[in-house]
Amino acid sequence: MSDVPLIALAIVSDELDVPEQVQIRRHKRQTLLDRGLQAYPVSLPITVSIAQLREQYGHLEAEAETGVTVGIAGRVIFSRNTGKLAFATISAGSGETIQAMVSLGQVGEESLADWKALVDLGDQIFVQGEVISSKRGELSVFVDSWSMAAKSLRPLPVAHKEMNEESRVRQRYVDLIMRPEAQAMARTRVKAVSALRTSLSNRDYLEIETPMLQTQPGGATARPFITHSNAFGIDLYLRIAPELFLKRAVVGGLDRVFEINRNFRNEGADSTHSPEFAMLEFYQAYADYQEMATITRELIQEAAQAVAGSLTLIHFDGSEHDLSGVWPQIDLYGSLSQAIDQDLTPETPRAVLESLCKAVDIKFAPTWVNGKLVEELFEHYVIPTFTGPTFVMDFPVDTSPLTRDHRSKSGVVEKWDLYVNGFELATGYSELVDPVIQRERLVEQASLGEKGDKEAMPLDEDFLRALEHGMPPSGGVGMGVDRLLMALTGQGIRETILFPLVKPERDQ
RNA sequence: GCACCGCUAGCUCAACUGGCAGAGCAGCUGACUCUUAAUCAGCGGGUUGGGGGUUCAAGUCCCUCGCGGUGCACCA
Repeated sequence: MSDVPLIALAIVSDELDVPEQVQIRRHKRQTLLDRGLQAYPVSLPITVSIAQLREQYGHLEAEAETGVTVGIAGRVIFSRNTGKLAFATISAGSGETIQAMVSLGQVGEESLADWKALVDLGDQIFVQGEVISSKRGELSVFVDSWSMAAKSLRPLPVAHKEMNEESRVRQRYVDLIMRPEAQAMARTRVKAVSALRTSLSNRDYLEIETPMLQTQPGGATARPFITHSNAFGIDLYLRIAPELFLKRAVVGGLDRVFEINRNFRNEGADSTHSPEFAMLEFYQAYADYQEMATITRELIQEAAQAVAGSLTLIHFDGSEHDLSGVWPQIDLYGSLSQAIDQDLTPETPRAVLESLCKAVDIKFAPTWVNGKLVEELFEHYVIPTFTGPTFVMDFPVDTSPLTRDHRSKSGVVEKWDLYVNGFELATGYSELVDPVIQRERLVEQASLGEKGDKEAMPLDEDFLRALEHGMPPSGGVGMGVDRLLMALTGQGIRETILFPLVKPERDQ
């Protein structure tokens, strides 16, 4: 050690707080470089993917030889050796694997020794050799030569124990390596989102993009994230919904528009909520909420078909969920009245609502409007009774400021919520297009904001000006894309999002 | 935001009322030419989430901060 250069000493002291296994792997990397070999080559003579190999030679008899030489690359996920013959399971990541067999007779003493000394679990490796089947019938590449494709400096977790949820989410790359289901979710999500786009496109909808940075948040009741524009010298808001811009587009004659994009709401996270979440909103001129309910059901059914090939979904936990047919619609006030065996209407006095809430321990704030109390009661009494997908129809007017009054029932608006698996998957409306009434509602909301309701909408004069140009009668729907994935797979929202927001780790 | 529970080796987890910090996998050394979580022999690996306190003695008790989980609240 006395003639070790200063730089090497510096590295050694720098490694004092590095785990032993990482130090060892760093030294293996350095050994490769010292030998004039590459630890991270720029390209490799790959001839075929592991999936193609499986496809083509998957049914070889045990001990079969093909005489075909291939070059493949993948990650070593399992390795074992018997002295003069080494085996490694190489994974393409998406679940396909192939076995590499490195034998003394084929590669020679030095190459075999290097393999055993320098190849670790988790390394990306390239092997070239004949496609054969082992004595046990395992499809294998009988290696002529091998080289490092990318040296991994960190050990993989134990393959046969579940990583804890926090590690899976924080280090999704490891989760994707270890669990084919993690990759399957990413692929399922693409299929579902792609199905939504196709279904809407087939119905002559245009996909448009509206601002994520807004000078005032609107289109939903939620607290926004605030950011700042240096150039404009003003605060901007990350959008909480695209609604007000999509409606401007409809005013302008884009009769059928949709957007699939992220919304941001400055609120807590749990198994069904993420501060940033993907949302589909679509608007159709000359449609009402009933037509939108039909389209929404069809979109979900077409997405299920694209993802699962069936309208009967098998969830992650093995349970079956039938999405076929036409889904029931229940009336909010009617079903709640039935559930509590007492007639409830939009005219029911506040004192009655409050005592009903108190009776079942629903906490409420004095600032809450009557309709909100009714919705709370509904969630408590009726939602748990749902068995399949269910549309809840006709909500209180005071909780839906952007929705048109019901055409025949007083005190309620033409709004539905679609519940699947106990959570709200989508919501649809006959949109309020009367600019005078809209202004009254928004002024009322803005005054709530002045009274301290941080979720109330500020007055958007430009939106009102747009409506004053005449918006055709329209239906609108908002659907949580992450929640659609939850409904299709039975997984929690953080599993459907590849990289959900997590608080930073300390001491990093 | 509030309450409760948790944080120990690279990973998954043990460690009684405070009394020498351990196992499996992974790693290292050696053996083994058809293995499938290979096997056999041996060995190393820890600031017990951070900081402070009580105590002869703290993974364990107290305070505090961080992160996570669950429930509540808010929301889709």
